[in-house]
This record gives sequence, structure tokens and C-alpha cells, in this order.
Amino acid sequence: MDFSKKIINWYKNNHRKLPWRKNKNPYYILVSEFMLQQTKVSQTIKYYSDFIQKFPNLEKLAQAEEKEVLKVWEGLGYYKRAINLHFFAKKLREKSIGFFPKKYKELIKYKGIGPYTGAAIASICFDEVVPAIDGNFYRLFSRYLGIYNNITSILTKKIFRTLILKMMDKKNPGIFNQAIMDLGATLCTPKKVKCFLCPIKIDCFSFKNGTIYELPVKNIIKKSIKNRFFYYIFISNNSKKFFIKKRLNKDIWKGLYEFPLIESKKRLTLLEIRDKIWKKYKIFSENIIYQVKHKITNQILFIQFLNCKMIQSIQIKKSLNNFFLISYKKICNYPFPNPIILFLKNKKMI
DNA sequence: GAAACGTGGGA
DNA sequence: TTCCCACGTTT
Repeated sequence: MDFSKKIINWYKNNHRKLPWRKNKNPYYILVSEFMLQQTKVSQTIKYYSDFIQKFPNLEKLAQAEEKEVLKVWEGLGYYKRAINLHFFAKKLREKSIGFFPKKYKELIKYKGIGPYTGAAIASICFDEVVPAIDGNFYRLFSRYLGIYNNITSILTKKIFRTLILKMMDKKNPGIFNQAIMDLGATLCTPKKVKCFLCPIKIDCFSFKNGTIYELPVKNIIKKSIKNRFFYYIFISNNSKKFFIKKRLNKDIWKGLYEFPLIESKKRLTLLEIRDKIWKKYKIFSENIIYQVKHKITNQILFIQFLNCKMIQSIQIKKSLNNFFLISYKKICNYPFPNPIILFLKNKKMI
């Protein structure tokens, strides 16, 4: 039995039962594949059903506002994915209702659909013979074939693509792709491999040589970590409203909402914070009422929240003219970054 | 080609 | 606690 036959047989009996695998509806695969970019299956499952319930099809997604889409995405990270997915739905509706690109080469023209996602959709939904090469593929094939090239280099990626294309099952490319992913996710894992259950171990280079953990090879470039100090001002009044605005800069959390902010490269004393808040917003702030350390790849955010009583005056309105007031009841309509969610939970507002 | 973009889990 | 790793696309 050849490689792809063994893989497909194994898949028939051992595949994971995932919510988006109930049929080949391209919209379901599209949503799941966007969520799965840089995200584990277990985390995706928590969001997928809510997303489909809220936006059951492309048309409903296209009609939605961006902040509704981001609200369902809240906490999942890489928020640009949600914006790109929404943009994709709107773009398709411009062409004609019901249209969905079916070819790999068409799919990867859209923002947010790269070689992996394009191939996953084209193969699973439309039976195109293209490998959906994700981290599982690099791990599994480098071990199986004994490839010691650095998998982060462009040349290696091309080599993998060529080799895998030859080994693919030409009749069931979608099943083949999903089978490799499942095998990589459940048996041929980064740690604690389960070779004893593997259907292809007898031909596996690394299994035969007892060198499973040598592969895959990747060059890890250690990057310096940037510290950032965020001071959020929670300006609330008696009628249970507070100021927020949307983050627009080319920075983290684009599209999410936040309170008025003072950012600094260094830690500030309470006096310095109050001074900066006064200079920027013409507001007297009070105390630090919550703090949280938030880590992102290559960044550590030291976030403190200050409270502040709202006094009606023309000066305040001017200095906060980019901000708008929302009531506590409307919190559920706006997407916020995780640290702000933590703050709102801590203050029992959600 | 390198850096940016988030979160969760395990050692 | 802290560190390290896993996970695709864009610019």
C-alpha cells in the first residue's frame, strides 16, 4: 500500500470530528480556516459555532458591521483576520450573490488568504490537487523523509511543496490534506509523539533512526522584547457612561475600542501620569484602580487604569473630541482588547 | 527576507 | 513565576 492510501485509510478511522467538517460548505471551511490561522483547534472550537450562529452565511456576514464581526472575534487574537474575512464577504457580494472563487489561484488573490488557506479551501471544498501546507506538514514530512533543511527558508518551502504534491492522493486531495493535519496534530506532534499508533512508521526516516525530535529544523531568531506602558483613563459619569474610541493606527488591536490613553516607553509615577493626562486631556485623574501585565510576542504591555470623575465643560469636550460616550448597557456591542475585558470584568460591568 | 501581529499551554 | 513554543499572512 502506498503512502497516500495508508494516510487516507488511517483518516477514515481516526479523524477528528470537528464542527466545520460536517459538510463541504465553502463558507464553513472559509470561516474555520481563517480562525485556524496561528490558532489551535481547541481555541477555534470555542469561537466557531458562535460565529456561524451570528453570521450563518456569506450574505449575512457581508451585511454585518465591522464591530459586530470583531465582537465575535474578541479574545481570539490577530484581529486583522476578522477584518479580512469580513472584507472578503463584502467583496464577493459586489460580484454577485452566491459567487465563491473555486480555484487556488483565485482564492489567494484575496487579503487574508495565503498559500495554506487557499489550498485548504480549494482542496477540501472543490477537490483541487494542491497541498495545504501548515506546520503539521513541515513536521510530519521532515521527519518522514528525513529533511534537515531549515523549514523557515523560502527554498525549503518550495522543495516541500514539490515533494508533497507528488505524494498527494490525486482523487481525494481534501481528505489527504486533512489526514496529514490530523496525523500531525494527534500522533506526529512536536512533543510526546505516538509513533506506536502511526500508520506510516515503517517507512519513516526519523522513526527508523530514532531521531524524531531532531526534526523539523528551524532557525529561531531571538528578538528583543519591547516594554510599553499604557495608562488608560476610565472617565465615567453618574449616568453610567464612559468614553471610548476605535484604535486605528498601524499597531496592535486595530479595529478594537479603548479608553483615552497615555502611552509611555518608561514606567511613570502617579504624579507624572496625572500630569500627562492633564496636559493631553485637561482632566484631573484620581487613582490607579486596576492593573494588568499583558504579553504579546516581542512586547510586554504594563497597563494601569485610572479613574476620573466626569465634569461637564467645554474644555473636556474639546480634548476628547475623538472619543464618544457609551453606556454600560452597550458594552456588549463593542469589541475590546483582552486587558480591557479583564478590567470591565473586575469592575463588574460585564 | 525579516518583522509584526495575540493567545494559550506546558515545562 | 517565568520562559518557551505553537500557529499563517502581510508588508
